[in-house]
Amino acid sequence: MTLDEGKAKFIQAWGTFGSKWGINRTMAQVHALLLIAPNSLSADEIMDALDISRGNANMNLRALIDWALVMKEFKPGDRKEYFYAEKDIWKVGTQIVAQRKKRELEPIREILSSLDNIEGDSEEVEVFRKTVHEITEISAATDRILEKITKSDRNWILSTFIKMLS
Amino acid sequence: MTLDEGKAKFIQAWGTFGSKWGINRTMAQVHALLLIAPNSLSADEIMDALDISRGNANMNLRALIDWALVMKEFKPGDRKEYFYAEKDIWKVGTQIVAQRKKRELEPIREILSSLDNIEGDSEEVEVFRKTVHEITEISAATDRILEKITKSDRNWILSTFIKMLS
DNA sequence: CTGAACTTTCAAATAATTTTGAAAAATGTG
DNA sequence: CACATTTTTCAAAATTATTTGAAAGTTCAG
Repeated sequence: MTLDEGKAKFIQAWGTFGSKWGINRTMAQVHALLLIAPNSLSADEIMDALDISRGNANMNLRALIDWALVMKEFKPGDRKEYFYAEKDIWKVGTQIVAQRKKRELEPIREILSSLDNIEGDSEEVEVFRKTVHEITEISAATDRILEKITKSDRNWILSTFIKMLS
Repeated sequence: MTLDEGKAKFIQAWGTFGSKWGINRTMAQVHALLLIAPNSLSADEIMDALDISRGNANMNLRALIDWALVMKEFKPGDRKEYFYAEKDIWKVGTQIVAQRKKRELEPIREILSSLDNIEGDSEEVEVFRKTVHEITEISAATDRILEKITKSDRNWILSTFIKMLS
């Protein structure tokens, strides 16, 4: 397989993968493109490579910067912005996990905790309370474990997981 | 808060949460409805409760059954099907994790492993290879750990996580 | 076997999301 | 400051995903 074929396949796959997990396909493709680029790219180069409009490129680059997965840099004597991705895949992973925990797990925990004052003692109320309570507990446990994972040193995590698996 | 308000809030929240994670909003809402229902519900009751069409209800119920999150039952002397959800939230969680691992993690691992035969030795090829290789390794580790978690006894997992957190 | 009750299917309609592209805003250079 | 370059914005258009509803299919009691 040639490099270009490989790149295309990778970008396509990353886009599909992202869209299955609630991430905009194009955003994931821009990310993929930058992940495998040996140097930073301008908005025009990204538009060209992925065949997308300027507005779309801009929007998704801003989103990636917001997720701290992409940074921008300026080159001396050039007014354009150049973009590059965090290349350390471990960091990429923990960054994504940390952001999604914050953006999607924490809000639902808020809502769940607002559901603990239902009045009544019918079977219906009991089932509701029990379900909400169990989800609350598992969410809290998940939150704590993700917090720990995203905050800890990678060697500690790896060795812990290796121990778990043996 | 009354039970009905709580239910509405829970169903709405579960739907939003699902849609952020690549799951159809209505499917998540049907699931939420069944999670907090004290007894099994017919398609008509679900259509009524969520104000959705018969086709939509049917489609999402089949999908939930496919995910093994919902089961159907027949009541004596009644030709209708009745649906009920797995109520054990731990099981629900591990079931979802296991299914998504299979449906979305494994396919990308397939594609990644098909990308290891890129020819050349330019810097570009090296960056590509390194990135793909790192993602491959982290995917493999994630796969193993999720496999372990979804297959193990919950007490073992809980005690392991408690140890991790202390 | 018949027909009522129920379930499934799927083309068309609707809704939600994403993308475009051109205008406006911002930026940096001389 | 003037102006050329670059970035941002956002309403409209295009695309994608979801939902509807009616027809077809299935099941089962009599």
